[in-house]
Formats: sequence, structure tokens, C-alpha cells
Amino acid sequence: MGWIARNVSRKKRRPYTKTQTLELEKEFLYNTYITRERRLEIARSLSLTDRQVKIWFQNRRMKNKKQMNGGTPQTMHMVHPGVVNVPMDHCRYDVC
Amino acid sequence: KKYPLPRTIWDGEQKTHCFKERTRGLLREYYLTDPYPNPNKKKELAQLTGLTPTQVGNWFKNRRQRDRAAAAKNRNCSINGFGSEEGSDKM
DNA sequence: GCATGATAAATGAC
DNA sequence: GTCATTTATCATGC
Repeated sequence: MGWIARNVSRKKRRPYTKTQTLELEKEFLYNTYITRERRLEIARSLSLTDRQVKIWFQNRRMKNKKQMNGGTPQTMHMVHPGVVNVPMDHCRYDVC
Repeated sequence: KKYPLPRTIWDGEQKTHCFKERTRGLLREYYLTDPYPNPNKKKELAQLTGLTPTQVGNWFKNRRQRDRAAAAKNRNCSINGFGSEEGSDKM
């Protein structure tokens, strides 16, 4: 693959804060698709870039889709069955 | 523990931390021939092992990641020597 | 403490 | 946009 000759630096993965994730989840509950305008608004309020919010929604839709058809829970880090789904599997600090 | 994790009705590979040796062997074997299985192959391997296709995908993903890390480490250890490139001893 | 499976950000092909 | 993938990180068993 191309990973041998990869000179262009990749943006380091930075886990989002609890607040950031919570707000994004809230927005996702209202709309799984976000408008450009709303995206800019959220990005500004959460100190994220427009692109980051966009990507977050894309990844979140994929996660949603997987949860929809995946159905059977056999993962190690599942949320409590029976408990109304708390958005966020693990995100501990507000300063990541 | 964070979650008690009740044992669910699931007769495949359970929520174990580590898959069965037979499962790992099977995945390993295929990995050597093709580290990038297509969705159909993933499904097939899933049926063969009792895992979900996602779990199979995760296994290959982790395997590639850790192989790359090992290869990179090798290259660092012997910058102008012969790094044993791909493939790690422990899988 | 490390191996291992799963997940969260980020990228790129299409 | 989706989707497979990479990279870093998390959680857990041993």
C-alpha cells in the first residue's frame, strides 16, 4: 500500500471533548444531515472546523447505520442493554 | 467493572477479549494470502469463524496496523541494515 | 505492562 | 454524499 512512501503529514487524531461530543450528538438527534449554515454555527460554538463537523456527521451516520443492521450486540464495550442509549461510549475529560 | 455485560444469546464467538485459537488461526492463514479481504470474503470468514463481518474487519484492520508498526520498528532498529519489512512474529 | 479487540477522528477513492 | 481505510486511542484480560 501507500503507507511506505507517505510523506504528507496526516492531521493527528484528537479525541473530542465531552462537551463537543455531547453537542454534536444532540444535533444529530434532530437531524442526521446538517446544513452548511448550521454546520458553520456549530463549528464556531464548539471550536471545531467546518470540516471536522462535516466529517463527524459522516462518521456518525456510518456508526448509526452499523448499529441499525448490526443488531446483535457482541462487542466488548456495549452500552447497557435496557438503558436508554447514552450517546458516548467513552469520553472522559473535557480537555482532551 | 463499568458494565456487567450480561451474557447474551449469542452462540458465535462470545464477547471474549481474545478470539479462539482456531478462529485466529483461520484469519491468520487468510491474512497471509490477502490482507485486504473483500466484503464477500469477510462474510465467508465470519461464517467460518462464528464472528460478525465487522469483527472480521476489525481483526484485519488491527492486524495490518500492528504489522505496519512492527515493520516500522524494524526499520528504525536497522536503518541501513535489512529491515524484515512486512510480517510480524506474533499474530 | 502488554496483547488484543473495538472505537473515534481523519483521509481518500468513487 | 457513502464507504473502506488508516491512525491513535480506549478498555480489558491475563
